[in-house]
Amino acid sequence: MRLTDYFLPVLKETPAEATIASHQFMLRAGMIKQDSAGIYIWLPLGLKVLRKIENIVREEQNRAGAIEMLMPTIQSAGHWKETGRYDAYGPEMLRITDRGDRELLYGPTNEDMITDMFRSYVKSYKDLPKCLYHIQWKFRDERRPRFGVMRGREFLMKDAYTFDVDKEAAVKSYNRQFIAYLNTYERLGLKAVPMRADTGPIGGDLSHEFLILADTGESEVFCHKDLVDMAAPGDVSDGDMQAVVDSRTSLYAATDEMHDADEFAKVPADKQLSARGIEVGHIFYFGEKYSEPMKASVQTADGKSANIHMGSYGVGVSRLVGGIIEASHDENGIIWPKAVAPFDVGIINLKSGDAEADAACETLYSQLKAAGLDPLYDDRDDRGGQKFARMDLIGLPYQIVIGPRGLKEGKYEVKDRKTGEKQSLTPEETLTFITAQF
RNA sequence: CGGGGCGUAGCGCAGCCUGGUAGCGCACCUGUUUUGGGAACAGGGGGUCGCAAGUUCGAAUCUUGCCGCCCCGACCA
Repeated sequence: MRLTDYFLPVLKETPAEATIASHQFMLRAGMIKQDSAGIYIWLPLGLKVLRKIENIVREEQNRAGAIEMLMPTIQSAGHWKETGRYDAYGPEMLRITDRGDRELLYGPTNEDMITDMFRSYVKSYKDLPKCLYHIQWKFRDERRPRFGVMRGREFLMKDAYTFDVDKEAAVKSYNRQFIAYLNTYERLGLKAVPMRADTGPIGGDLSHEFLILADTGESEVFCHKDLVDMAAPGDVSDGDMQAVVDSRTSLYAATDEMHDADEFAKVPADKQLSARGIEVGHIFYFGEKYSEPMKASVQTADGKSANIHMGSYGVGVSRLVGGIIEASHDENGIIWPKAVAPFDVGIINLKSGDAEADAACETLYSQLKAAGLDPLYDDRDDRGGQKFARMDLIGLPYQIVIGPRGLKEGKYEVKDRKTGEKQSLTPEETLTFITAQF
């Protein structure tokens, strides 16, 4: 993409409403614009990142055997009345009526709807287990939306639902999602730690939150240091799943609300880690909580009827955009992990209009695209300093600086955004180096 | 929802106390000189001062009501 063709409204100054790094940088880098409290317009650069994260989440769900579908944002109150949640959910649920005064709501989650859908088709244990998911916008009328996309009222969530014949099978489904989450966060360049969690209004007796460590996190967390550095498990056979899950859950990890100081004290002192965390995922096994009131059951092999055992599994996709920035930035701007960067590499033309500089940039730009990369070419007629500052702000993993000074030597400057390391390379070396990074 | 704060140009702010018809920096447009880490000079465009009532000869400024937004706390992806 040529910058002169793109829509990238960057701000030099930080809007007063933003108080944390991710919110400030998302506004300044032209990723989002607030429309009203907790509701944001996703501008082109922000949407690119959102989509990349969404796709990684999707790929890992698919890899774990989950099947994608799509449920609507607007739901009928009927299913919620059936489970009793229409009253239980409270003012966080946005309730609306249609022209016929029928009660509708903007979905804050989808257990009720999917249970209704599932029960109407599935009648036999032979059709289980199943895991269905969708990635859809949610609305929760938060008391206090804040921190940009970290706690919006409208947000994009991946929510998966598992259906099993009994608890033993449901725990397997739970473990499979647990492992998928570890793999997902690793691909996003994040260190996420699973922590035993309260089940809250969704209900159930087995639940974990996944938190990434960041100073600005809303939760205080206590955990065994080894959890932070564990590599993601990758593909795990059915037989090994429980061991992988146990390897995490056997180490101490809790948010402040579940924290047990006495248990934490048993962790070796040099392994005790207390920090701030951002919740980026939450998984639940809740058994028959919805299948019971909604009579979602199957016939078992012995001809009896059994309520389906269910679980639900959420990832805050839009929150992750902010979460990744919180975990990866410096004073100059965002530092995107390669997997989610809006563009792979930036080309800075230090002298737009200069025939030689233009030609060199154009050639490299074409070559990078031909190599399958997604470069952003700053072809604007701005001064160098401005281009450097803007490129640092939007945080592409690599910057290639091309200007008269380097061209005299036949060299480009290649900068690693994360380390700040600069190297002087020939055009051929530049192409080889950059393509080797992806 | 309790407590606090704020609404003046796209962004950051001053002006309000003590009423006289709106200003600064950045951004934007034109020109000139510039160009390797957010250039300089000159000229220029852009505002029903959140909305509505009221007080007054006169309201950004005083009064009342409403709306919106942010921050701190209790809850959530």
